[in-house]
Amino acid sequence: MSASTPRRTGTRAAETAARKARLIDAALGLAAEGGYDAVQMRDVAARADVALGTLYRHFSSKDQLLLAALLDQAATLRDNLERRPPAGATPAERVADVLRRASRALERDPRVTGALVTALFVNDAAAAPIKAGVREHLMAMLGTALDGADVDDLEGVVDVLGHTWISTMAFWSSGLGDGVSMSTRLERAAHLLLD
Amino acid sequence: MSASTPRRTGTRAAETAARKARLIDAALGLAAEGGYDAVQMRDVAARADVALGTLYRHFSSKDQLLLAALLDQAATLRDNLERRPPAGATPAERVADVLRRASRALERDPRVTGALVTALFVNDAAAAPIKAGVREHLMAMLGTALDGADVDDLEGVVDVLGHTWISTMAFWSSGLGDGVSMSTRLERAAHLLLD
DNA sequence: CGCAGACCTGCAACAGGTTCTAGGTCTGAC
DNA sequence: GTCAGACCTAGAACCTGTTGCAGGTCTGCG
Repeated sequence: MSASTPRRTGTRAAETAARKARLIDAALGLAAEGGYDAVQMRDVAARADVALGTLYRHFSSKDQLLLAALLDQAATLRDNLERRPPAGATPAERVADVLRRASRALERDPRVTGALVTALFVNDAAAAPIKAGVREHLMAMLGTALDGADVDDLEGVVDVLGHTWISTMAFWSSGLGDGVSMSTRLERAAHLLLD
Repeated sequence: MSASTPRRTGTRAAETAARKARLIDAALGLAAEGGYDAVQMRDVAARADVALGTLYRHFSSKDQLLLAALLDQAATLRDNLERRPPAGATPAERVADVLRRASRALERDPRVTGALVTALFVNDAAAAPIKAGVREHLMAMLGTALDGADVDDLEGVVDVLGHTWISTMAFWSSGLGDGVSMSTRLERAAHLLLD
């Protein structure tokens, strides 16, 4: 993909990529305004100045669209954590730091979080790969924070923490969080597993 | 509600209750055949020999219907556990027993489980009470099994186990279980938290 | 009796996710 | 130059959850 000079940037491929980004932006914008239900495919397409058919060319369903947005966010979060690693002397503290930073981002905008988490739990075989990708990001973040912990079953701890994290998000965004911040709840879990 | 003798059983009230039960049965039957998508409201109504409007009189949405079915199943499971308490000398073993018995029931019919779990994670404020009820059942089962455990934060352990359980079900029914049985995975979690 | 209210049926209609069709433009290969 | 294929638009059409309406039946109460 380099032999023939691809002319200049801003050609076809770049335009399509831009369109795709616009679509995700539009979806996030609508989600911010009214949550999952407000993300209507016709509106997403209109807001991104794209035909409905084109939206479906890029994302095979509403949930795939939201999952793509979620994957983006997870990847961004992971990048941030790599750029500025979690602080804390002990593994438990570093895990708490990761969870605190993540929760802050998520709680900032409950509607968006709710929409994305809803998509994460949708019943659709085609969504499995993206779900796996999201989980992979979360696990990697926890794994980094736990680096050097002296537990027998590191993988098991990451697994349990990951499940607790995800399920906590789901219940929290359903309004079943009992008002407790996600990070508080999750730090307790980390404490139980690591001390 | 007792002054005037209510005539004999089998009157109006009993009929409506029977109709409601038929509706849940129909939903479970369709779910067994094709999962969440196969549970179509018109079909549920037809299979239960009931008008569509009547279905909506009893269950305000498809997800409420499936959640009612889920609540039933959870209550049944809990009853069974009370009738025949979890076996095991240590709390960890009893928890493992609970999870094993529950998982056996769930894995017997993946399509049904998938449909019910999907409903559990749906984005709908009206569903919150039933979700809370389901969680309450799960927590109670774990609490019973953990009776007498000597951990500092019993409530915290139950919370983490509950989240792990629910999230494991969700991923498992999306086909992301990596082929490992749910109970295996969950027993490891219990081990980590209790030993 | 006669009426209100609860519950049921059958069916039309609406809403939003998804699919399909018909037709445009651009790009790279022969 | 021209043909195939990728990608886009506009819009109709379809499917299924959900709502609304116009009646029916039964029950309890005055």
